[in-house]
Amino acid sequence: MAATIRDIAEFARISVTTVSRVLNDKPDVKPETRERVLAAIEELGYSPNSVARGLVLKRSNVIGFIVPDITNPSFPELARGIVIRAKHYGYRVMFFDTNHDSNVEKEAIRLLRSRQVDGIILSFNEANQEELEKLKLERFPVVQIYRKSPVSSVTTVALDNVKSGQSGTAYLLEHGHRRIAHITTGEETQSGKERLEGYRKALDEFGISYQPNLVVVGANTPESGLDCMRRLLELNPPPTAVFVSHDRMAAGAYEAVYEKGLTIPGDVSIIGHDNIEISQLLHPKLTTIDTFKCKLGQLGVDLLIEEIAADFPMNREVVCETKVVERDSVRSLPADTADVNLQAESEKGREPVEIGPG
Amino acid sequence: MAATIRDIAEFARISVTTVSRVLNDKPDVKPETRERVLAAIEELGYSPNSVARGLVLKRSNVIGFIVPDITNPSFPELARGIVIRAKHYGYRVMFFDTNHDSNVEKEAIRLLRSRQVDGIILSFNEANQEELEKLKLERFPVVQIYRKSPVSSVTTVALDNVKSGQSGTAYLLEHGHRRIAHITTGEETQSGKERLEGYRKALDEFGISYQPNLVVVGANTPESGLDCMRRLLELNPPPTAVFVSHDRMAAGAYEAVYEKGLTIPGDVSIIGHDNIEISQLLHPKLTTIDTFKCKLGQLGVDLLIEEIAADFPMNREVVCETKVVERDSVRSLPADTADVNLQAESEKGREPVEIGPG
DNA sequence: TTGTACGCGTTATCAC
DNA sequence: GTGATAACGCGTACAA
Repeated sequence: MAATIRDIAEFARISVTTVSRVLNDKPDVKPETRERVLAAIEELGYSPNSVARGLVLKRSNVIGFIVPDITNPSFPELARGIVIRAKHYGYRVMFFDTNHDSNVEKEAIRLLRSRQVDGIILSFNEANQEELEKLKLERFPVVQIYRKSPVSSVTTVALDNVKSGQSGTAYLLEHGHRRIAHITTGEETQSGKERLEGYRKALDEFGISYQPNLVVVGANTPESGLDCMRRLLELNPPPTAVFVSHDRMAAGAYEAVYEKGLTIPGDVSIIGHDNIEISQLLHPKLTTIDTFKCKLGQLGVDLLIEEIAADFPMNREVVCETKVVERDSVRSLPADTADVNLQAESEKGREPVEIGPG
Repeated sequence: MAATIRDIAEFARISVTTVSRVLNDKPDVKPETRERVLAAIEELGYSPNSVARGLVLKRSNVIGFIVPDITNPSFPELARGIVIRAKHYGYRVMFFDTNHDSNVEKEAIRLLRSRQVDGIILSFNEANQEELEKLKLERFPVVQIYRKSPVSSVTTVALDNVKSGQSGTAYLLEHGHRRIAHITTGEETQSGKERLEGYRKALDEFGISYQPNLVVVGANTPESGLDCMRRLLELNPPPTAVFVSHDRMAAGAYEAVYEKGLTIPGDVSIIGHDNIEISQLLHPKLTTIDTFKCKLGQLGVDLLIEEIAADFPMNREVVCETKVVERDSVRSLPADTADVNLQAESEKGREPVEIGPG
């Protein structure tokens, strides 16, 4: 049986109140008695029961964290950031992995709330945004992380996916590519949708007309990436470069290139998105876009803490920048095309010019 | 303010005792009043406070899970298994990522215990085994997962790494390889040490003498794998096959092979260990050994639940089998050598025969 | 500077 | 069948 505050009090021949005082570093306690209490604590190996404490304080110092898929390499990094930052604030993390099951998501919220967590960081897809609205209605502190919701307005920390998709595509354009394809998770996922939008924006900015047949839609798995890339390589002519919306798909895309006996970046350049570990392990190393997931997690906690303190939904929306990580999967196209590119770069406000593919 | 059991009692014009009864599906409550209580619960959106419940029951229905590195792809799968299984038993999971810092590990234990978790699943390295002993001494339910401790005897669920290393090496031997190198994390890590032992055992069984220069020690990172493989390729003659103790290192090893303009498995065959996602994304797909991490996690929870029920340390040790996953990174050596191999296979109890390298 | 007494939300005991 | 009431371990007015 673990020692309680009362045991300490008896052992130190003092009242529980005083023990509580030294426990919480409150003033008005004689150094001498403090010493005696500390000694008793040491002696009995006492550790305060934070459950009981939570009951009276109405604050558990625990936050919930719900992810749709912890085996997706982006989430562990998010988790790490969250755990680190939470600890910094004196918070612990209760963790749920829902495997994309929205019923499990609902269940997780219920369990978390009955465990009196002080707030929840989660990453829900659109299907379950109504749950967020409910929480918001009840003034329960939530922050949506990594995925921005188009319909809900709870506090969110997410990527600027449009800008990110734009910069990824621009990177290819700046390397002289003009026939640029896009492999995407499509309209189904918020990130895919937005990165696609960025892709189109970049083309537009460089005066390249959008060609629907250069955009193939799949799911965020290597298998799907393989499939999508196969389709692109059957095009005549095939694209000289591909912007892939997620690194896992890019990994599959590599396979399709090898399958055809082609090389990267010799025959086709590829840029990915997310900078997960595999991107450095592919051969050649994948040029991709870093999303600073660990920082994102930390930011999420910062916002949640604010949310908890504020005591009412702040509906903040923090958007994070991303950054191209140059590696070996993109090559510069020959000078003649590159010249056009340099020109384009210097004419930021120019009229759109039809350069056309090829 | 969330409704309490007392609010329900008042609303349903009944005592808290009765409300508690229907909440816990106890008998002795008239169907009619049960209905009324249920209605009140629905009406007020009541959800029981499991913290308060835990206080009186002395049971939180929460287990702790401490990992050294959640960004190591093995752990998310472990985590998934644990969360799934814990839920099955009505348990929640409180999560800590320590980033290999043993002080953080100690801290995590302290925090978890003060949060009154019912038990802890953790993966500590040898440096911190004394913490486990302490917990055991206090009869606190713990199970060590994924890493077996040579010094401690708390309940453990781990891999049979010796056997696994043996089968990985045997796989190469059975494919006709005789000059087989080993890249390992070395004596520092339990898994590395044991897999190395298995490597030696397999060689022994096939009557091949152990050559220290064919074993290179590194750390479980792609960079280190690259470095180790470089050293092996400088050997004269180089090995025809390499058993790499961890897939991440194998990924780095690939790089070293490509660097030299060699091919896998044409010039050198590679077999990894762990079957993490990258193994399927490498080119060619890496033949490796699956460790069934998700199941391991589930098993860990099963054991912890037993441990909690038993109320005293059971010191069980569950060892899990692994399985070779055949993919494309190992080739069979030409017939003349293969014959020796087949012969070796059929003579299980034969005398060791010096075949020698090359 | 220290101690008493109450309340946090729940379950268990025992009486009705 | 149902209802008071005492715990559980802690923090905190308020009194001393």
